[in-house]
Amino acid sequence: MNPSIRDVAKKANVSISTVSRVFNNPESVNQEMRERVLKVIEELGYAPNPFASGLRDNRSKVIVAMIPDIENPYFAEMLSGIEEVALSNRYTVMICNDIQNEERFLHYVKTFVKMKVDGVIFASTVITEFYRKNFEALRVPVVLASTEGREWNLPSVRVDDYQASFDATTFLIQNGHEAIGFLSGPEQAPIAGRERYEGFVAAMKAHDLPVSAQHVVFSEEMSFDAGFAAMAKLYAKMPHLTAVYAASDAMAIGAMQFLHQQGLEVPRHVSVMGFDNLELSRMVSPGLTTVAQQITKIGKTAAELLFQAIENREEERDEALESVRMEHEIIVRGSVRNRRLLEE
Amino acid sequence: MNPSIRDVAKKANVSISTVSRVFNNPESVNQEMRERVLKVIEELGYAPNPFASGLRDNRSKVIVAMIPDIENPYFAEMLSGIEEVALSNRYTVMICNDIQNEERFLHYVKTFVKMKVDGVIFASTVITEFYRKNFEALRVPVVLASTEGREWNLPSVRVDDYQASFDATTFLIQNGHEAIGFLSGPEQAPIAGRERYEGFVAAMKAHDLPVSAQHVVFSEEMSFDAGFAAMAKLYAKMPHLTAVYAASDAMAIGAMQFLHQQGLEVPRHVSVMGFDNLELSRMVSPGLTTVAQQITKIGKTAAELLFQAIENREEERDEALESVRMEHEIIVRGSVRNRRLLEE
DNA sequence: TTGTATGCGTTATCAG
DNA sequence: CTGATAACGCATACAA
Repeated sequence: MNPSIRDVAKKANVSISTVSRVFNNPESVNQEMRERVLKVIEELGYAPNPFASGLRDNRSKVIVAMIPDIENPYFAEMLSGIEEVALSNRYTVMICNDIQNEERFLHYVKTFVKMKVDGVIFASTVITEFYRKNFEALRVPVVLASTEGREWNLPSVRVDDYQASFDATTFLIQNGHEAIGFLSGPEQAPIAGRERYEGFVAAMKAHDLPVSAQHVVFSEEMSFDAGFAAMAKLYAKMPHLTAVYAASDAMAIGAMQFLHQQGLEVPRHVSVMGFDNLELSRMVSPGLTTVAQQITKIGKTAAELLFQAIENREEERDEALESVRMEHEIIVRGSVRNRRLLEE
Repeated sequence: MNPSIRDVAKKANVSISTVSRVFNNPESVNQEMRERVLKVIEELGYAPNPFASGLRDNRSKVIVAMIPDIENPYFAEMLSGIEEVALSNRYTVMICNDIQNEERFLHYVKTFVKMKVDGVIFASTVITEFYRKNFEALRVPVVLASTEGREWNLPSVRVDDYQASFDATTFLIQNGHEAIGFLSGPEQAPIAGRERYEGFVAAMKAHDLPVSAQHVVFSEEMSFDAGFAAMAKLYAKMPHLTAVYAASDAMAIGAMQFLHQQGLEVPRHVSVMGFDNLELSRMVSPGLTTVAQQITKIGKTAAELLFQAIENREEERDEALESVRMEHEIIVRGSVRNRRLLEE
């Protein structure tokens, strides 16, 4: 059996309240006594029993990361960032995977309510009434990562997808491309869908290039397979295209696969640009030129924001948190050809 | 505030012990009463407070999955399997990532001891005295996944890496390859290192093919970059090779990248074979021929074994668990050329 | 079969 | 500054 606060108290010849204070409010204890207690704590390897603390003050020192797909490296990376910050705050991170699956999500939320988790980071998924309702049931602070919740006043951490998409498209244009196709995410998704789409369109227009429904294929998914299929459709509409920009790396790589199967070389015949800068994007040949998000840092920042909110709530302050915009960056690899240089 | 067992008791006009029994031992309670209580439970949305239960009987209903790298799709997949089984047993899974990092690992173990987690699944990492000591400190059942602990009598779930490697090599040989190089994992690692290496050597010998130190490069890591570097070394030793077999898909893809940069085409000039069947391996061009482990199923099986052990322990039985061997399978994609067919 | 009473380990309140 | 004690919610030994 682990030593309890009573064991410590007995051995140090003090009351249990003193031991408790040494833990929770050390300055309020006379130095000599404090040292004596600390020594015994050390000797016995005492640590407060979290069940007892939890029972007392209804806090678990656990936060939850809610993500769509742990097998997707994007979220794995984000988790690393979250974990790092949580660890240094002496919190534990629980993962709620596959949040698109409502039944599963509900089951988890129930567990979390019971566990009295102290906060939630919710990633990359469009906030519907369903999710909002469940956030409410949890009655804890929520921070969004790579998604948007202005409508409900939820703080978020994400890049400016519109601007990033604008920059990516501009990069292609600056490399001499004019017939550029876009493989978009779902039309309804505000971030990975609409914002990136609008950034693309705006950049084309800003450079007086034609852009129409012909230039775009929307997909429900943003996966490798979806990219492959979307590229097939796009190619049918735009056989003359010289560049494709995809709203995710996975899609871009799917598109590359399709082009490859058509006997088209990247970047000789068609240039390809992605979005995300997954680990994966440097493993393909040629390396994928893409827009980098600082994913780990998004995770870290979201966690920091969350702890701020948790603290605010503990001190019964009621400051709303600011949302944060992260930087983005274009990573140049080999998949985009500069048509302004030596035309072959 | 959430309803407590007392609220239910009052509203149903029974004692709290009856309510408790309805939860923990329903048959021991008179049907009529049970129904009355259940109805109130429903109405109030009552659920036992896990802190209180935990405090009482020192169990958390949490298991831990200890893995080296959550960003590696292999473990992400395994986690899915573990989670599924845990969920259906009304357990929660906590993830302990980056277990190679001893400091971090220790921090986690401390947390887990305090949390009184009920069991551990430990994946893919060589069991050193350090880990074993910490398992002991946790004093809960441990099941190994994709690693080996016969020495300490720990049950494990994994494929027969020796046989799988033998089969992979044989596949290359049957496709007419003779000058085959092997990119191995760490020489010290019993599974991904030694067993796969020995399987390779045995297959070569079984087919009367020459095999020596010249045919093999060992790497500390089994990553993309390690594969790239190892391939460079191997190619320097064996410029005439017609096939490479790598101990992991990531290495195989790194090797493909190197070959590509040398102007060598896969599989025209060199055939490549991997191990793991990551999602990734079908995204590269050509698709990687590889050895598939049923990773999700390994996770599931490990979790099932663990719950069996937890149950045994609760009932104070002391049956040792059997280890389990999983099937493997060769997945044929485009990266291996059959030299027995039309020689170009 | 049901109810009563106790203790799990902690923290906070209050009295000294 | 320190100590005694109540309360958190539950499960069980024991009594009825």
